Amino acid sequence: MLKGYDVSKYERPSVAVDIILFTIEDDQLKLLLVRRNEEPFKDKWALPGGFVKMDESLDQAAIRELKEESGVKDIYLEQLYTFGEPQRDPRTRVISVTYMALAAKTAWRLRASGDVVETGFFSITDLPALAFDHESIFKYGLERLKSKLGYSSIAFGLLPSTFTLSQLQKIYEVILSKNIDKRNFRKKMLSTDLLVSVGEKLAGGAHRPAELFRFKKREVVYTD
Amino acid sequence: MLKGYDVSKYERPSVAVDIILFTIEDDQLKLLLVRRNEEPFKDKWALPGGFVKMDESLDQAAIRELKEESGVKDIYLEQLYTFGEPQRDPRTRVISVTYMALAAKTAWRLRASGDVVETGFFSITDLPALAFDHESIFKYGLERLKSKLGYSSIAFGLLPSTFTLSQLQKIYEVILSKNIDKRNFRKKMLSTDLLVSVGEKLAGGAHRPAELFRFKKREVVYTD
DNA sequence: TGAATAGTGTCTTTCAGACAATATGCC
DNA sequence: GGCATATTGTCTGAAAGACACTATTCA
Repeated sequence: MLKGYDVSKYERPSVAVDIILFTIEDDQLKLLLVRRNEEPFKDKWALPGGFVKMDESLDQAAIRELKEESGVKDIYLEQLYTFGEPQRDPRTRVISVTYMALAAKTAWRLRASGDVVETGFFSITDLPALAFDHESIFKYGLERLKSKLGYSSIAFGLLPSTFTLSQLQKIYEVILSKNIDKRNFRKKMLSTDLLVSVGEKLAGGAHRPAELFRFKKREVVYTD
Repeated sequence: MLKGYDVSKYERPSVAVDIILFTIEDDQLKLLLVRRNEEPFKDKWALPGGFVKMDESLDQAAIRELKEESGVKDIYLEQLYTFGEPQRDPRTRVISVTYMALAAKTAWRLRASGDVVETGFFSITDLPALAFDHESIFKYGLERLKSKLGYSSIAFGLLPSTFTLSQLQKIYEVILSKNIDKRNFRKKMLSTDLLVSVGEKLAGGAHRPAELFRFKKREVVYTD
């Protein structure tokens, strides 16, 4: 509820969005980071993000920041949590609305742009020290991802439009850091009615080719 | 990630907190509202809330606002979601970090204070028209509450420190809008190891008195 | 003793998890 | 034929859900 309000009367914090972008590559869960070239935390790695403009929504700000630092294709985007400790940024009061984004590795082509000189994907088991409170934000996002694997179809955001059941299972195994029984996994997945066979096989290996599936209703928030 | 930054360089939005405070009274789920006495939406009912001060955290802002409009005792508080559509407030850009609070009815003593002239609890089945996008915020909070009933001990936030199993069951029934089998409910609750008998009975009615329990680990975020 | 709520057990169905052998394509 | 991955079913234990009667207190 907003009480009597004079736009010029109060000091206001800055509002930023910061994004946890996860992808899967080489059977590992990876996180997109950018290297800062300004103080504070100059030369440190940080989450991609930036300030929210006055005429854009929070979701739009997150999408814009992702676009600036990567070639966006299909992406799943979900607001995570808002971090607002008064001292989390040493320069001034900055409140950060954080997002989790998921994408297949093929959907991305990194590009340095604007103030960012270097970007890269890092395995979550081997992250560098992060600027600000970005370590906390990452941990929060990872917990959310693990938790949502169990009761949602969020995992599909990490796969290309067609995929095999083995690829899908690998996503679960990597994120949850545990092995899953193949028969039980397939039984459960096929019983959900979320998958449709595309009637093709994925050939290529020196072994039996696997059936390709696609996800019935893909939760894509933004398509470029 | 914050790029090169000059505090005075950018226009900044205002940041507010708005709070969904639920309580149970007369076997109904009720919501705390305050009546606005300023434009816009003068005389309309709205969620309690206000602007975040520069030196307080978001949680602290939510607690402060609740204190201003009620006699706080024990309260459960959880951040919900951040609403930031550019036009959600007609005066200026306001980003609202929303919270859900739960409390037993006994924990509250409403008081008009500051800019608020009138406060009241409304049954969620009979809400007045709400100011701004507060209807959306309410719906979001209600869904979160319903969802968390199933896998967390959040319901205890709505009860006094000791309670009967029938009272606890009523909470579930009211929030989920459905009847629950008494035997199954008690079986499940007692199997969770969350409850401790306090060894007393609740007398008073013209019927068999019920055993009183307390919650083993109470999730209270703020105690006055 | 009647009214009102407290308290209690069994059966069935469903879901999760353990567990191993055969099928297919490529070289 | 050998290698590598794909594909498939049964059993068991746990949890959820359907279902009805007895117990206790007070007026």
